[in-house]
Amino acid sequence: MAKIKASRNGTKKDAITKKAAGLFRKKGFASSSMRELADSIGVEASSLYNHIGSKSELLQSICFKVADDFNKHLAGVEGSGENSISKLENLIRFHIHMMLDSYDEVFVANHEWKQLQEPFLNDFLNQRKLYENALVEIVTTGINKTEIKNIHPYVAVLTILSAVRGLEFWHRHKKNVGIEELENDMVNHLLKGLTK
Amino acid sequence: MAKIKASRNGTKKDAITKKAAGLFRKKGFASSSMRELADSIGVEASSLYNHIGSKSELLQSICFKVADDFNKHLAGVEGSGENSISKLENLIRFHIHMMLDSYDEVFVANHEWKQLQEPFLNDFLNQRKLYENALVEIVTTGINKTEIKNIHPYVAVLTILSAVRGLEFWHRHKKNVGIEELENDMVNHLLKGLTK
DNA sequence: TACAAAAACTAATAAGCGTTAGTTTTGTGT
DNA sequence: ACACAAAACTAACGCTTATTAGTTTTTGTA
Repeated sequence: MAKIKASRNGTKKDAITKKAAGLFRKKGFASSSMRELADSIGVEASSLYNHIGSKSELLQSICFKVADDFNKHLAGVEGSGENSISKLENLIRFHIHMMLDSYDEVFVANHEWKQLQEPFLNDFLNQRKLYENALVEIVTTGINKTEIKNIHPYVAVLTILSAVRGLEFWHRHKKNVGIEELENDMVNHLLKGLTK
Repeated sequence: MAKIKASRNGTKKDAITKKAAGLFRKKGFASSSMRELADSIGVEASSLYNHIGSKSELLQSICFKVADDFNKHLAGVEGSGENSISKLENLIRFHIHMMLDSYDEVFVANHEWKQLQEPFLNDFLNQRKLYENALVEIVTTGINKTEIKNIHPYVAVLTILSAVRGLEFWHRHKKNVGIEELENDMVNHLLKGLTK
């Protein structure tokens, strides 16, 4: 009779959710079964239901926790008096850190949000839209202040957000490049380009 | 008794695979059922098996067709005598066009390859690795020839490939920006950066 | 018009799914 | 040591899944 172990500052529900993030990342939400999740914890599937409400709820917890983290950071950046390039740099670096610190959760939020049920799906997409819009606003302001070259703001935001998402692939290659070099190179590439 | 309609230059299998790509993109491979696919064609699920081998086979067809298209284009670029920046520009523009022309298929290849079964999974990942390596080689050569600034080549390749993948989100916003403007802005951003 | 092949159908199978009910074990505070 | 609550267990439910077998309908050709 194995037991679910909660880490120091978390509930058992948190421990389950953490494991779920890892499983959902590896196999995808729909291809992950509750029996598999339970196995990875060392317990029977039905035992999980003493701590969680449903499989869907696990996905919701993961996605909205990630969204919250990004939204809170964004609010801080918006409140700062930095110029637009600095704000973008700040945001890019935060994305990189989130991806490296909370790999499983960010990955799942990025890839499995489609499997959210209504009304959560709508809520999530809405939050993402607002986040994108805030970044577009920063770029637009930068263009007006001639800090940023004339480019379609949404294209720039799309490029930045997508590039940063690509760090998902990084875990395979971590050995070759240090985090700081990675971070600086990517920031430099996205802000100043490749050409000399 | 409905019938499966093959388009002019394709088999019925092709018609099914095309529909499958659309369905897999919308709902994910694992969350798509053969009954659903059959419904969208207007036929019973079991009838599909007169034309295809299995659900997995559909995914394989989609993923490897996309991989082939990219590999063939890459071979052409490698054989050309262009400098490295032009090669990269050529590749970026091809990725953009593929994403816009074969949206469903490229999306599925990008998102659902994890659901491939062995040995196809290994094969697919191997091909992608080779593709990445070829791009790294182009960037490295560019750096040596001082056409490209000093940057970790893999970071640059990762940034480019990820940015281009982000065009998946484009279909939602097509109305606001023309394809050419999008293409030019993204190429410009990735090669020359944002700052003035 | 008749015959054969292609392609649709109905029906069923076995396996796996999330989840629930009911029971037993474990841990905690007195 | 006893009682109570938390959390594990076993067993089962109803449902969906991909796929197969066997049959009927449609289509193309002689």
